[in-house]
Amino acid sequence: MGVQTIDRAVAILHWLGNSGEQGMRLVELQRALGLKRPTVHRILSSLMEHGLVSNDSRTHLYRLGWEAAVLGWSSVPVGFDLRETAQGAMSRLAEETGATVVLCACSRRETVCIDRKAGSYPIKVFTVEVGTRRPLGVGAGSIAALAALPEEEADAVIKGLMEPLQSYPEALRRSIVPSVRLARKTGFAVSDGLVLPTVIGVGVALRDPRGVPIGTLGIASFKDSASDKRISDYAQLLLREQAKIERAFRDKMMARAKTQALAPRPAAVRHAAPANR
Amino acid sequence: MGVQTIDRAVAILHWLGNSGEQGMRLVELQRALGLKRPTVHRILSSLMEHGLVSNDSRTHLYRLGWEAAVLGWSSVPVGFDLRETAQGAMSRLAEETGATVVLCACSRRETVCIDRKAGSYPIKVFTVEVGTRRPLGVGAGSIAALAALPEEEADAVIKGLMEPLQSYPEALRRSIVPSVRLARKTGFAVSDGLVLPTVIGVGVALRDPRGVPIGTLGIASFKDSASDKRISDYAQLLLREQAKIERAFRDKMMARAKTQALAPRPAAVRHAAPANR
DNA sequence: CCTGATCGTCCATTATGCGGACTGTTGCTG
DNA sequence: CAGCAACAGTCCGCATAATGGACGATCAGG
Repeated sequence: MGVQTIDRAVAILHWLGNSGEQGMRLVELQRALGLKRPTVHRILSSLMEHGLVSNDSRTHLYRLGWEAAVLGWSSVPVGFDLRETAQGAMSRLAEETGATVVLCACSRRETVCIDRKAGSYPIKVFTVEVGTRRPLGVGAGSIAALAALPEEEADAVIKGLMEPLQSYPEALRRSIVPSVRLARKTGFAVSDGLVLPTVIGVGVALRDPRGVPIGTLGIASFKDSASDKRISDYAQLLLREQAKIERAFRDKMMARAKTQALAPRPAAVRHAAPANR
Repeated sequence: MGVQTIDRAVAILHWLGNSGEQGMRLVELQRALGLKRPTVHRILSSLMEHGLVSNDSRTHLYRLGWEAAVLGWSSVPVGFDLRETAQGAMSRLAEETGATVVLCACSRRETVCIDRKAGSYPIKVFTVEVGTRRPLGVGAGSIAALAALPEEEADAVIKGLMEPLQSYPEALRRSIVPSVRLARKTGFAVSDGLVLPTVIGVGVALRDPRGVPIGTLGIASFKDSASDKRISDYAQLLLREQAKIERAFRDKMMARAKTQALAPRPAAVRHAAPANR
């Protein structure tokens, strides 16, 4: 259906994003993708030529390259800048709770961690790095995102999720449906030790002006005797920030609609720019 | 040399980034790339499946998609977040000067506008949109970036630049070498009406801790009787912010070096993540 | 200095992507 | 509103571009 080479290249970019600063070796990628080594190597080389992938020549580790970031930045006006918009919220939450705040973007049937801020509390909970991809359903924010989908769509997604969730514990899988149901009522989700034992997560979905979940905001903290009490506090704070962020999106969209108004359909050749091949 | 399909896909992504919110039609892309329509269409479809490209079904305009932004965000820890780091600088400059502040990232032999802030001055100078790609040499910041390269390398780059600069005025091309020479002395560059008549730009390069230029910061304003005087004021402000930003990069790098220290070479299989294909 | 792991390259084979030709759609014009 | 022009999208036979088996290079550890 798609173009084979592009499918493979994108898969590589996803894996490399997921590996973050750590990076990945050629064989790891090879095994992850189930392709022959020369194939992976050739695609990597091509991506490197374009700067989308970089390679530490000492360790032979492959990572996402500078051009991946540039591409993202240059696409930001098209979507909205989730990362920038959530900056304030993340600082406030980290400050007020002392816990770890995590911002993820929804990417198809996965969430990708795109920012993280640690509060002052001495025990830091770093369950995910920036770049980490996890299937929907893993983590509190993820559950909240599912709950933000229209019920039918959510059911369909959950059904398709069972396979990628194979590598996660049975308990997590079984908890998804009830958790989502609960989250639909309360507006937030809780993950109590399901992803990592003794870690509690609370999360909300971030929706664009049409109501479609585009990201998640979550707080992760260590489980102790007082954590049950904290959950509802965290949830209140998250809901407050969720409202602020979603309002910011709405405002941005309004501002844009004004300038664009009835966008005329184009007709002729315009710019004469990129020096690209 | 590269993989044909990837080269083409990346070229498409660059063109679409360059077209910004406006977007591009299939035929435009076709002509820009010099490929047959079915080929462009097939690659676009594949990129759309991955969410890297979106298509307004009403107008048939193609734009960069949400996943392009996600990819960028998830790669940010690897490079540094130029956009976020420069936020403060941009606000201050827009505030203090009232003019338009432009932030670009260096992308091979081009610069890409990644952020823009308009000051309060009623005549807004919007020469570039976020996403716009221009060859190095076009714009003040661009000249400053060339000046930040080692002299030999700059010469080589400038030589290779003459072809992509074909579509720009003769005067601009002839001014590059002397402008760069001057910028090497003063630390900033000026573009007086070369890109767009009656628009003056002042710019500085933003260098990573190794001294390599990774971006540019510039101020664009309307040319009037007082603009000659303003240039040096703008330059001072830009140099101040340049220092702040580059210091921030150094600090981030130091902080990172501590946590990583002697990064051990990896050995075994690690995560079992992406649900990709 | 050998062993076992990985990285990178070559090149014959063939699957994969290419693009000419056709169909469907939209919007203008007489 | 028929007729035209310009564009979007699809099909399928052909040939080119990507594939992957095999080889050599490099490096860490014993």
